[in-house]
Amino acid sequence: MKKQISANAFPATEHNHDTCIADALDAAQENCRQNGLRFTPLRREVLEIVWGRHAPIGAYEILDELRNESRSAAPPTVYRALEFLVENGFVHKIQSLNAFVGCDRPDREHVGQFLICAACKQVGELADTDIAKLIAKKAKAAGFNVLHQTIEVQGLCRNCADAEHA
Amino acid sequence: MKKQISANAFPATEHNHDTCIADALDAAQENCRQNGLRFTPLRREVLEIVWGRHAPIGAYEILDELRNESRSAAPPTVYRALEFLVENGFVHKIQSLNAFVGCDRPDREHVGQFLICAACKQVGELADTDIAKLIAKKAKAAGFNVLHQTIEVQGLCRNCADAEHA
DNA sequence: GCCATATATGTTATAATATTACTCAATGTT
DNA sequence: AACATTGAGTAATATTATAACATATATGGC
Repeated sequence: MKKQISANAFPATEHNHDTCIADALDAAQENCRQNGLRFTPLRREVLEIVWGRHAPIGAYEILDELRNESRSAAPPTVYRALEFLVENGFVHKIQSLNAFVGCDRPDREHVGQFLICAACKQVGELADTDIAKLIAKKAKAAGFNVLHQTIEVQGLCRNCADAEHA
Repeated sequence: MKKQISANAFPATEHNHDTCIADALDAAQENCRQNGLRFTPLRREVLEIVWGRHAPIGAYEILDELRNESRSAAPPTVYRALEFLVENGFVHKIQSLNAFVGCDRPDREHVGQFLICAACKQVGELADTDIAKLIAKKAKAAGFNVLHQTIEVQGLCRNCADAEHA
């Protein structure tokens, strides 16, 4: 049975964190197996660290965690693993934060819109094709041919908005 | 008479570059006067350099140009001027490029969607409220309260797409 | 105009993010 | 087994951005 995608872009408050990491790793492993990609120990460790944070994490924080795991690591160690993970859709880079988050829909071509909570720093992901289509349409009308979209929305998630009014 | 905004997000091919810079500087000066902001020589010079490039320009490239103008300058010189210019809507930061572009609609709250040509590196700006509204609506439906949107679209502008097929 | 204050800029140093170049090891192909 | 390809280790460095503190310049109250 295929894993059900949560409709809630901010699932962190209600899910089992351990199984979510395990699920993401399993899904990545399976996806790599099917596509002939090498899910090496390093790539797995980096993906695990990214999911472990469950919020945007910087490359050098990942580096620190790798070193804590008593692995020899330098910046290229991290950036190369991240390059692989981003290229294959297991991780997204949040451009406005220079940081990385796990993605639980590792299909290569999906559009993603990121909801970045200014208070709790967590990131939710929409995969809304209406938004993607509208942007493509409007860009086309301006004579622009879209290859990729970077959509990052800053604001407050429900929990943090509620907390503010309390 | 108010300056007419071009409907073309990539006006660079058909406009008079000198007057476009002059217009932008005049508009910024006038906007600052009206809002009690200090349009200092440094800020003017940085804005002029940004517009002079008419494509995204990095902070350290601006720094080099400032130094060429025989002005004493260090990174904070540039970053502080950019902070002012971005805060007041005269310049936008393109997050996916760590670079800056001039904005000819210096109203503080406007939404902007950036069309970044992968070939010629120029950036066009849409100010499409339909896109902004749809994103706000979809985010709201996910329980997320939007404060700011970062929309950067990578692709090919008309000229470069035409050139490719030629 | 003069002073007090706030704002802007100069200057030095350093932090944070990312890449290059070169080496060696692992994997997979024939 | 020999070879080619891909991944990882390592050292150095490039690029982007900020902190901290000193000095200068503008602005409003008197």
